[in-house]
Amino acid sequence: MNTESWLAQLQSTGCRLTGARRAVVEVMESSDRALTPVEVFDAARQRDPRLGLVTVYRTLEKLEQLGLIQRVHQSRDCQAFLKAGIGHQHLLLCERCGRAVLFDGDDLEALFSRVGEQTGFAIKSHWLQLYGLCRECQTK
Amino acid sequence: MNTESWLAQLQSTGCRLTGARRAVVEVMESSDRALTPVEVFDAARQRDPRLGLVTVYRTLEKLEQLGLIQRVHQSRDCQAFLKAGIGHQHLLLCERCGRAVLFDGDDLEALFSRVGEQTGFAIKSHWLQLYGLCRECQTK
DNA sequence: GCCTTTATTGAAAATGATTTTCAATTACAG
DNA sequence: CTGTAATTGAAAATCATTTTCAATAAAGGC
Repeated sequence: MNTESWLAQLQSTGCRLTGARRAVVEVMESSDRALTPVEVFDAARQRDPRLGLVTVYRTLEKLEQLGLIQRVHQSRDCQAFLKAGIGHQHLLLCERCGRAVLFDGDDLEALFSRVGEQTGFAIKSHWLQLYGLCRECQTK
Repeated sequence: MNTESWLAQLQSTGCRLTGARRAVVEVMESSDRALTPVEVFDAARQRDPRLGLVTVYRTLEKLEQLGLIQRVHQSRDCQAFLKAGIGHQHLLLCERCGRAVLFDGDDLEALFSRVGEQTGFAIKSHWLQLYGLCRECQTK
């Protein structure tokens, strides 16, 4: 049970072990699908019926800070828009000034077919963004 | 003025040309940064002060359908969580059943350095996700 | 140009997700 | 066991997005 190791990590950063945290950790640690806070809430409440949604938010935040869970991108969530380029291109964004530059990702095809073979998935689409500092912002 | 071409594309799909749409198109077409709906609203209102936020949402939706604008991922937005893997890994998600599989992206380093050289950016981080159908879901 | 039709609009209300507030509870150090 | 500070859930507040609806205005036919 990896759950214990997650709880130990929480504890080692000064957190107390509570039933609520245990329930959220058990749900996240055992899921192989991305879950929204409400989905976590519904699942975790079967273990601890007194659990509140607010605690789910707070616990997910802690688990993310510890690197035990990660955010998953689902296109409809993203509410920032930029003009599109010609053809399929990817984005490179400056973390400081927000400038966006497009680049092509021709060399990704090899990666996709390798991953497809290794996993048995039929790969349909992808999402790639790079983040960094543009030339101007590097010198400031 | 590429704006006219965007407006022509809107019109060719049966849309009427209005001041509100013109204002939103001008803002989006001329920005090299990703903008949230409220940011678009603030900027476009300087051209058409009667513009409503609802119309911004509706126009962005149309522009996205036409492929004239694209969504930009900013990590804070994403509200679906998954347990993290060991080390830096990337995600492959089944579009049908939601299953998530991790894969390593060792071969991405070459791409990053090429893009860094071409653009002058110092690349700090990246976000890559693949989407497809897992073996089971392909046969259903 | 002038109707007429119908898409489009903005305001307001409704919805939904997330955050804040706060008093009661509870983990755990001593 | 006890004291105390972290944690909790409920309720309220906030914020983003969607829906509703009556008024407006674009564009096609005359």
